[in-house]
Formats: sequence, C-alpha cells, structure tokens
Amino acid sequence: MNIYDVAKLSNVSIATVSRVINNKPGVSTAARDRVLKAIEETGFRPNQIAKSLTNNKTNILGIVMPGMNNYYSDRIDAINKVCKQRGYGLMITANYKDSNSTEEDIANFNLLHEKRVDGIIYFPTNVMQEHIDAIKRIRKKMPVVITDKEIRDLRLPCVIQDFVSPTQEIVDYFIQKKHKRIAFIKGSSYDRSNATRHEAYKTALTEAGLTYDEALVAEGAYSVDSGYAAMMEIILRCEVMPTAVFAANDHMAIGAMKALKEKGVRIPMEIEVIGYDDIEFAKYVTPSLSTVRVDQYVMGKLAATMLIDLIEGDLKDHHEMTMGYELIHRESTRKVTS
Amino acid sequence: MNIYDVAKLSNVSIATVSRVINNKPGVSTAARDRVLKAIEETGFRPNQIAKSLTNNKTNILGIVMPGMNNYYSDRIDAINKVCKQRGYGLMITANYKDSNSTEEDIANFNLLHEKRVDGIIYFPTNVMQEHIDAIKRIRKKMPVVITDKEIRDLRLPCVIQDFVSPTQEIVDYFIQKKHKRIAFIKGSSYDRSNATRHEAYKTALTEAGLTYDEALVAEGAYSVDSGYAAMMEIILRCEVMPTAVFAANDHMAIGAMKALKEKGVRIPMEIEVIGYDDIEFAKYVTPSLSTVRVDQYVMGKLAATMLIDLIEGDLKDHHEMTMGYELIHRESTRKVTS
DNA sequence: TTGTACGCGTTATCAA
DNA sequence: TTGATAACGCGTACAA
Repeated sequence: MNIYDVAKLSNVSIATVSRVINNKPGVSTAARDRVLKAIEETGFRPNQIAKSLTNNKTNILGIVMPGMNNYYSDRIDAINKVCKQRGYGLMITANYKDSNSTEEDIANFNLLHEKRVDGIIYFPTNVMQEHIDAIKRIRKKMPVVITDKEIRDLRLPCVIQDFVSPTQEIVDYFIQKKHKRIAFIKGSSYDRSNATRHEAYKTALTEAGLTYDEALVAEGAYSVDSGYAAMMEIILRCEVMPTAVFAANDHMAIGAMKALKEKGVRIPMEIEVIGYDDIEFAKYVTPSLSTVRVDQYVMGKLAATMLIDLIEGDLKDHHEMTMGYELIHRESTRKVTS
Repeated sequence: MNIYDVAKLSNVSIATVSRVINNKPGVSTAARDRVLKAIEETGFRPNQIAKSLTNNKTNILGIVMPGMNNYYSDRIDAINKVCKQRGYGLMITANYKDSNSTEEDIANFNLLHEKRVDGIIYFPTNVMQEHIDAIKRIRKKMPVVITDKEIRDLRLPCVIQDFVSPTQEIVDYFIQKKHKRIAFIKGSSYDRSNATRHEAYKTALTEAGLTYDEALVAEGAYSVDSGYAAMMEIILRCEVMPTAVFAANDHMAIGAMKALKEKGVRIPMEIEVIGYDDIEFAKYVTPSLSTVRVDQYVMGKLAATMLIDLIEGDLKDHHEMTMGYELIHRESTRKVTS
C-alpha cells in the first residue's frame, strides 16, 4: 500500500495525495475528501523511509549508552518524552557483552550513523581515544550532545554534572561537624567521574588541614555488596574507626550501612553516612540515607531539547549546561539546623 | 558521501562497490582493495535508509510501552541485547502525557508502522478496543509480540506471566500456616492483571473454606506511599488485625511494612508479608521482603527472540510462552523448612 | 487546481 | 569479473 495505490483509488495523481498527506494547500475539497476516504479505507500510512530518503532527514534521535539500568531509566524516560512532543522517534543502542566495551560503543555510533539518525546523545563512561575519533568523524554528519561529563579536546555541546562541588560540600560539612576521620568509598576507577571526586575529596581535606589517609579510601563497583565489602575493608584496616563516610553512590552507601550495623556501629550517632544519586529507596532504608540528588529527568530533558534545537537550527552556538545538585539530609546524618 | 562517490574514487561502478560492502563474491582482489581503501579514506557508511527502501526491511524492532521506569529497565536491557546480537536496531515509544493514554498508544503504533519497523513488542496495561483495532491493522504488516498478559480475541504470539498460580501459592501458604485473616493490597484497577490476582485470591480463600472479607482488601497505585496508605486503611477498618498480607508489588509491600512498624506490629511474628516482583531492594529492606520473582530479563529476551524468529521466518506457528516464577522466602515470612 | 518526471542511495537483474 | 539500469515510495519543481 503506497501513495500510488491511494492515488488510483481516489482518481488523482500522487502529487495530490502527497499534498493531502502533508496538509498542503492547492487541493480542492472534493479531491481532498476522496483521498482522505481512500486513506481511511486502506489504512495507508506514509512510508517514512522513503520520506527520509528524499528529505535527508529521519526524525529519529539516537542514544549511545553503556547499558539499560535503573540509574538511566529516568533520563531515558525524559528523552523519550521530549522526542514524542517534538515529533521524533528514538533509537537506543547499548552494549551487550561488556557495558564498558569501547569496540561495542564504536559499533553503536556506526549503527546510528548508518541509520542516519538526526543526532546523537552519548552517555560516556570510560572514554578512550577511539571514542574521540569516532565522535570527531560522526559530528561532521550530525550534532552530538554529551551528558554527565565533558570530554577534553572535544568541545561538544553537553549537559554535565558537577562532581567537584557536592564532594567539597560534603567533606566541608563533615569537617564543620568536627569529624577527623572521613572515609570515602569510591566507584570503579575506569570511570573518570570517580577520579574527579577522589581529587576533590583529597583537596577538601588538605585545605582544611587534615591529612589524606589512604586507609580511609576503598573502591567499590556501585553495587550494594561492593559497598558492604569496601566498608568492611576500611573497618578492618583502621585502628581508629572513621566517624563519617561518603560513598560515590547510594547502593554502596546502603551496603556500607549494612556493614556498620553488623559491626554494631550506630548511624548517625557514631558515624554519619552520605550517599550519591538519591535513588528511590534512599528514603526508605533504615536509617533513611542522606545523599546528593542530581535530577536525571531534568538532565535527559535538557539534553534532548538541546539536541533537537541543534538539529533544527534553533541553537547556533556551542552550549554547555551544568546540572545543579541538592545535598539532602536524612537520618543517616545528624545535621544541626541553625 | 554515497556509493557513487566511492565508485568514482576507486574507478569501479556502483554495483562493484555494493558487492564489496555486502561481502558478495565476483569482485577481483584489486578492485576490492581499491574500494576498501576509498571507504576507509572517506569514512563512508552505507545509507541504511536507502537499503531499507529497496529491501523493504529496516532491521529495526519497535517497542510500545506505557513509560520507561525501573520496572521495565531489565526487560528493555534484554531486548536491546538480543537486538544487537542479531543485527537489529531498537526504537522505543512510550507515552509522554499519561502513561495510560490509549490515544498515545495508538499514535505510537502508527509511528512504528510509518517507520516500517520489522516487528513490534507491546507491553500492554489497560487494553481498550482501540488497541485491539490498531493491532489487528498493524499485524497485517508485521509481527506483533505481546508480553505480560494476553489479549482475548487476539491470538498474538506472547510471553506472558502467570498471575494466578503465584497468588494461589501465596494464599495456600498462608492458609497452611493457619492464618485466618489474609489481607490483599491490590494494584490499580485499570490493569487487568490485578483483577486476575484479585479473583485468584478470592478463589483460593473460598476453596479453603475461608470467607472473603472486603475489609481486608485495599487498592494502591504501585508506589510505596500508596502501599502505606492501603495498609493503614485496612488496619483502621478492621477490628481484628490481619495476620498476613500479600501486596501486588514490592513497593506497596514495603509501604505496608512501614505502616505496620509504625503501629508497632512485628514482622513476621505478628504478621507475615509477601510482595511481588523481587525488586533489587527487596533483600535490603528490614526485614528483608519475601516476594515473587518473575525474571524480567528472561521475559525480554524471550519476547525479542520470538519476534526476530517470527520476522525471519524461523518460527511459523503461533507461540505462547508462560514465564515461570519463584516464591522467595526472606525475613518477612517465617517459613517452616521441613 | 492538478499532473509529470526527476532525484534521494541502495539492491538486484541482466547483459557484456 | 564488471557495469548499466530498473525499482523501492516519497517530495517537489515545473508544466499544464
């Protein structure tokens, strides 16, 4: 069923059918009615593939991400909604063997290029030179917007998170509460945002006159269990227990709290705990978890909007946005409200 | 940059370039090398839009779902992975105003039809006559696979959940533990799977000689807060407290536990609680939550595999699969291990 | 107001 | 082993 069939059925030419489909003027009411009737009867739907070929526009946005999981679902939801509102479809690509495989990421960029999407949103984790080369190639063809963190040497339009300020604010908060031994459970080392937070943690300590102690730092893998293990590691390693912990995500913070509970350490009386992300369950665990909230929905919305604006030429210049954040105090800290 | 440019650069015809791109025989080594070199140098990527137009195949799967959230992320992840492995792209469509809007669902079906995806996976919630009509129309063009629950009158290939057996098993478990007052927190009434579970609950009670008491049933909206409210409703309504609760999802079960804790009711000593879904945090709440696990990842994998098999003609007949389930006992029940 | 014919970038058929 | 050409379904000048 194509435009020719509809034309035949309604005794007009394909040009007229095209005009009706696209609501263009210059069609008599009689002809328009006949065409609409034929479309209705046959269930004809214009072939966007053919349309894309002539227009050189697909009205599809692409996403390159490491893998679909709870952390990203709000962001995807937002992107999806913006797409729908503005008449775009959404193609998602994620890795299937190793969420951190450079090779698969490149294949995903290539796939989206071949599908001739109008633009790409990239969620980077561990950025290698190959990524940079691929993006340099593809951005000649279409706009690429990046989220979370920028890539140096590559001035991409982006919606990034500020990983330094929240870390600073947390450490400063702990210091102001007279804590001397502040532990840090960091995330996987291949993810640059962890190096950033690690640095910020060091700097904040040093600036406050405290010495950085490696015994107070352990690496987890973002899971509850790895947070539990990291906390245990720190506990066993230290002769003097830490009195504050900052974990790079809520999962690990929750795992750490479990370890602390098992060791009989009371939260927040003997140790204060702060996580990161404000996942849904942060407020339902016991004690409820203090954490840093960066609105993933807003980030997705901004990124998608920026990309579509870029595509449609509404946005000429280079744009960088930095997401705000909120330090949320719940029961795992004992904030003194002044 | 298209096949003509590459042909010109390598002094061959477009037919030869096409043969090289598609690894077809009948090309001299010399010609092949020249073409590959030109492709390398120019960064040429074949235009899949044009390819789709001639082949009448896009190699894209479509998903129609109410909205992206944590509940669906594992399923999407699995579908995505199967797509990648088998050389398909994935287009996701979800609603943007109201996750339960029939109108938006129909628009999504139409969008995917226009994009000429090769097949669709549909996650139904509240199925209306309009959905049925739309599916009837679209399945003439491409295979449609449905998940979660079947639609009567529409023998679609599907990967469904068995909502009756787990409900029965749970009620039977409670009855075997001599519970007389078994509460049920059901989900939103527009979702048919709740009616199914409600019926199964009634039946199981009746068959065991217990009378169905409406005071023990409340409706929530799948959120923790709504579960809390529903539990409170039941508590306030009942002169004799229930001694067992079954909630239609883990969020509501966790909310219910919070309400019970506040009222000083001890879990599981004074009341046993069972949820549904086995969300990530079921095992981390206190007490850890007993629940029913239906593997969303497997469901996604099966649905995607079924759809691609259907598309590629590997699967001729009508297929229905029913997902298995597992009743997981944790601390919110006191199972007697025999 | 209507229709014809070309172009979009591929694949496939057929001839050379 | 090659290449010329029709077809895929649409939009759009341009002509009528």
